[in-house]
Amino acid sequence: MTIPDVARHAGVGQATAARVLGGYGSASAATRERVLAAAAELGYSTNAVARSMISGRTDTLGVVVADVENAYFARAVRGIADVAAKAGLQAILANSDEDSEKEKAAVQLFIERRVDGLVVAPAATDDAHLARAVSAGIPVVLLDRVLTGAALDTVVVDNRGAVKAAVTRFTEAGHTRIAVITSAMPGDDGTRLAPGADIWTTTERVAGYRQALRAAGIPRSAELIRHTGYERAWARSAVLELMTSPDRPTALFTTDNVATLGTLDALLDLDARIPDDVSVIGFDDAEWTTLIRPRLSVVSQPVQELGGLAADILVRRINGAAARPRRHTLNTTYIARESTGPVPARTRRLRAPTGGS
Amino acid sequence: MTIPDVARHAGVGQATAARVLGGYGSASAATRERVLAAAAELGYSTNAVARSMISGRTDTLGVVVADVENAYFARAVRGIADVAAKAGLQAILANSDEDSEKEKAAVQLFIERRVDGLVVAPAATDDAHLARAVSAGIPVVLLDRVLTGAALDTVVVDNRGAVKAAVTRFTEAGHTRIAVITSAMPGDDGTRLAPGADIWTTTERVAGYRQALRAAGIPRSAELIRHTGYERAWARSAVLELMTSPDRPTALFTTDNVATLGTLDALLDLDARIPDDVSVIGFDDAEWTTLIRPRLSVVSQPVQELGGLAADILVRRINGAAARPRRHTLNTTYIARESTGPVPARTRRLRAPTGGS
DNA sequence: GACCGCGTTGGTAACGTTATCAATTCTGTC
DNA sequence: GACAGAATTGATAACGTTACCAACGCGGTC
Repeated sequence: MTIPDVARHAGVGQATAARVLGGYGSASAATRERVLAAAAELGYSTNAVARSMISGRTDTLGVVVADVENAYFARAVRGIADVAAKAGLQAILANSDEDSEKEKAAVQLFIERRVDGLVVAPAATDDAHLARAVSAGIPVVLLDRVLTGAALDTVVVDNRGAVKAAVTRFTEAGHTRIAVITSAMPGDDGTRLAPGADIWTTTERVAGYRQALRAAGIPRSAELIRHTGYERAWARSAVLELMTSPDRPTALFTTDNVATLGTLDALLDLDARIPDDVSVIGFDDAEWTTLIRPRLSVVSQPVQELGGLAADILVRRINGAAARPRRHTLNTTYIARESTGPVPARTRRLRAPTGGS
Repeated sequence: MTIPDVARHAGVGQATAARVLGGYGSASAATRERVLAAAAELGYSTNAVARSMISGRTDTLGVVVADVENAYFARAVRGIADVAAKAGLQAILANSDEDSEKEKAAVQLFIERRVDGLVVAPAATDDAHLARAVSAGIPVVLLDRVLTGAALDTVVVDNRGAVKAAVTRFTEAGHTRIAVITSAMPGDDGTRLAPGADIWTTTERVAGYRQALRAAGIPRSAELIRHTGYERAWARSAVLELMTSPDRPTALFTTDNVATLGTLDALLDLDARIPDDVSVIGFDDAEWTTLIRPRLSVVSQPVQELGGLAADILVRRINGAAARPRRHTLNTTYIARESTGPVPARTRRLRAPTGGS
């Protein structure tokens, strides 16, 4: 069923039917009604593809995140989709799994699809693929992560400052053996960052941690920084190892949800008491953080707003806003709960870890 | 940059350039190279909109779920997106928030966009909008919920059987006061199902609960069935009320993640001991169920597989499979952990609930 | 009564690709 | 060297919409 069909059935010209059905131009009330009736009778539905063909707009947004299954990205996607929907746009989703090749392929596909805008949480460290999108007239907004050197709108959180402030709470409580557990891809030795996997977020958070230590005059110790990779079990074994080492930490900072989960798994396995044996602070609040005892203290980020803002900027750009791209930094909140405490008076012996996961 | 541009620049005819760039028909190695070089030089990228225009395929799948932020749907969406990507399709996302009007609007939009297939977790109880999609040549697969009367492929889990089996564990342990907490929309009195909000999943799960009770010869009691609505806080207050009532239940079954969260909130507030004061079983395993003590026993569903299967069926249908639509029922697994126990010898007095959430 | 202006109408040309089909060139064989 | 058959090539017609522009009718004005 096409416009010519409807026009014929309504006894009007194609152009007239097109105007009524497309909601543009003028038409008398009588013809409008006749066309609408004919359309209803024939079960006509606009072909958005043909419309996009000539209008140049597809009313879609491309969204590239690491993994929707991750609660963080799920919330961000929800924020994007809500704002987009309000502007009449729909979101097309792609998961990169932190693989820059997958990300590039997805972006290329989005360019070919002629999406009106692109939200990307970049895993890649270069921006050639994004520059291509921009030069194809597709505005791009970076989410969650800065890409140094790229002149793109970016929506992030003050990771460094947030972590510095949180870790400073540890140092002020007297802690000196403070470890960080992060989920960046592990390198060959299992603790270093793999080449090309230096996600901005992680780098910043670790930098914040270092700043806090420096400010407190605590010497840095490489073994207290654990890059475990994106699996809960890996974070668990890293913490298991860390907590059974001779000079174990008295405070743990986890930089993301996966790392937090694995860390708590390990502490539970070791029967470590929080905060009596170790204090813990996590990054990003999750639905279960108030469900465990003690409740977990966390750095909370406005994730949905982050996504919403990204979509909002995109909508503005699509509508022609030509301001210079800039970085938008949203504030985090430290939520003090029950997982932090003073340095333990003496090091209690922990239960030997069992093998299972 | 269009095919004519590339053709001109390469010194070949449009059709030849089109064949090379579109990857169909034949072309000599020499011309292929020349065209590809010209395309690269001009920065040509296929216009998928124009391609869809004539091919009739958009290589997209429409996905309508209640809320991606909900871990259940996030996992399902991930499953769909993965299988779709493998078949060269991308997923367009829409959240219905269990609002049938939103769902219908999204489906209409998807029809206009000419998506190649549609995955819907229906909130609506009629299927007129879905029938419209089907008659427009778009195959539809129902996810998570059956729509009685609709001749559509459906991918679900044996909710009734799973709940019956789980609740039977309660009855076999001697429990007779067993409550169900569900997230269906509350009616006027706060406990009844609102008209039009009878989500199949909920209905089935409650039916499974009833069957288990009947099989055990336990008389049904309306006050033990709580429909709380889609907010954690509502489930919490329902359980607070339930557990402070004179003849409180000794076992709780929660039918979804939100209800489980709210239920545990309430039990924690009341300082109720699990399973000494109450036994608890939840539906759908979440990442935190092994993080709480006692660990939560749950009915686990293969959510990602559910989504993957839905996408798989769709891909098959898109490629012309014409089999009669049927229902695919996947198996659940009961994971026994530590939140269930025998009926308490005596009813311990619980702490009075505080006001806060 | 002729003329102007405005709301309405319809024909037709885009948009950028794939599909069709005829024309051309190449390859191998007798 | 001629010929059949296959491979390659290019002109042109779709696809279904919106954009453009000319033509029409109607009321009001001089």
